[in-house]
Amino acid sequence: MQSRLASDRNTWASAPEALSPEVAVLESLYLNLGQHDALSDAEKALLAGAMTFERHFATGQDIVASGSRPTYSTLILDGLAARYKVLEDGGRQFTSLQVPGDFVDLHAFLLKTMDHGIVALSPCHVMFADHGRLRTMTEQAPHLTRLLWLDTLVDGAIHREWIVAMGRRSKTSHLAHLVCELFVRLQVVQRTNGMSFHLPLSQAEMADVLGLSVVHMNRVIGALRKVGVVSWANHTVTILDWHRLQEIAEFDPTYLSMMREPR
Amino acid sequence: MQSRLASDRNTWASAPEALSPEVAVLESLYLNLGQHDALSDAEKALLAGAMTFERHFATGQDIVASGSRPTYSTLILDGLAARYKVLEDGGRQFTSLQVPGDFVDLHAFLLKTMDHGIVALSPCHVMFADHGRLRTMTEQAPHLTRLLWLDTLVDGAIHREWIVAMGRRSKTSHLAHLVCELFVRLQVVQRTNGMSFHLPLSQAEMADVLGLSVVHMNRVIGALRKVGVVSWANHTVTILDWHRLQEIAEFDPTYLSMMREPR
DNA sequence: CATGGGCATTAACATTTGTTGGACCCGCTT
DNA sequence: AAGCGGGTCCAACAAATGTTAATGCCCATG
Repeated sequence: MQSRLASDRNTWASAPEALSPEVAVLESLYLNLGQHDALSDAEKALLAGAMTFERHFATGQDIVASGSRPTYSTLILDGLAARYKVLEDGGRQFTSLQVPGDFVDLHAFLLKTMDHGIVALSPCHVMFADHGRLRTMTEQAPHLTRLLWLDTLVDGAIHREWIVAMGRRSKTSHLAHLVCELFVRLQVVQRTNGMSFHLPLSQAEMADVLGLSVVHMNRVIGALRKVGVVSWANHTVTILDWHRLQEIAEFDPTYLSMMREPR
Repeated sequence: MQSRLASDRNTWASAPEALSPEVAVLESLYLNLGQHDALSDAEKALLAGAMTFERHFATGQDIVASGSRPTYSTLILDGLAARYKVLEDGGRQFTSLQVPGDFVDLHAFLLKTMDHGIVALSPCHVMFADHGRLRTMTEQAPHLTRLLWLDTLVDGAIHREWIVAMGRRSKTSHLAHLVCELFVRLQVVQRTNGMSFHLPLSQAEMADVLGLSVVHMNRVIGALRKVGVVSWANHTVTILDWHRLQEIAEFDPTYLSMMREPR
């Protein structure tokens, strides 16, 4: 039971069942954080209390600029976004994909300076969490703080999995792994449709995920199609053979920490 | 000013100048955490209070096993270690290198299950921090908690830089970047000697860092030597031309968050 | 309806990276 | 001294990946 509540700031804290309607937009966040450990209504209210205004971003727009020092962290309510770095030769590398319920830059709360940019890969509906209020949260809600910390740790675990994929998997296996990961992550926040999900990236953008040329990205997608484990058209990915896809990817979801247990 | 101290548990809290002698082994940790923000003596004492026993590991020994659920996190007092994953075909990929002052598995405090192993790359002297005491710390020392959280965030920032290097840098640039990063990180914990540092990895192990074959790893090291920016022999790397090395690597240390500021 | 741009796809060719096999060196053991 | 094992380094060839250029499709727009 969480006792340290900033109830003076959050009128909902004492009556969680009366969560105001606009808070429903945070459902994805609750699903995301709640997958790892129980999330009390009081904690949900605290999270809601840290939120400030919403905003929409168009596809291709920068949500956070590299080099900036944001005073808030950005939660994706809907849409797909990505962290990226650009090199001097113009090459771009995505370092993560962010789905609804993800904070795209929670790390900026403590890292302070953004060393990379964040771009909307589809129309994005986001909401900003004020760093001052997050700080208060760390002073008064230790369990919730641990859950937010955990959220950034899962980020790190995903990064490690990407490093392994880039370093030691075949490109086909890498892509298969990414499809598995995205499917599972989207499923948690209820953005899958049967065995399908919407993936708005062009092949050029996918190439910036896997670190390939566009031409080779096309080859690799073709290879995965040819094996018959996925269909991929109109920005919709459908997994035709989950078992075999997982085999090709050597996908083990342990790193996503989807087990609900005390943290 | 930090007020929530577990002074009942840590007798040093009220007399920080009387830190017991064996605590000097934690100097690297203090240097590491203290580079990001001021670390009070009381906080140092709290950290010391979370520590339990020490242990030595021989080169090649597993410090933490993949799949395990440790109840403590491991701090490197001396030596070099690495996180790694092994694929079915036997391929190994290191996902990070850990230097003195690093917690190799602080993330296990909340992630619970290790999804990768940690191996000693040189004789390692380590010390274990009890998860129960870390948890207490999160309840009572918010600022210190944020610093530990920050430590894992820097981990993540390093991961992202590795992803960029693997995806979009030439192999020579990737290696140059790694040398820059290691030099800077080792300098923080005073493990450099002028422009040199000790790097006990064989070329086969380096290949598992960059995700290359041993033969190509040898070529890439040769290339960097040929340009004349580093000398590399007897497990000692000497940077001959820092400026040019940094240029080749496009190295920007921002991601290491070495600026001391309120967190 | 014509047109131009973005995207997916393919072919041909260039470059990078992996594989195999072996030479050489060094420290250690027998 | 001989032999062994690990490590570095190199050559020759094979495979993966990048580059350049071209084609066709779809769709928004004039």
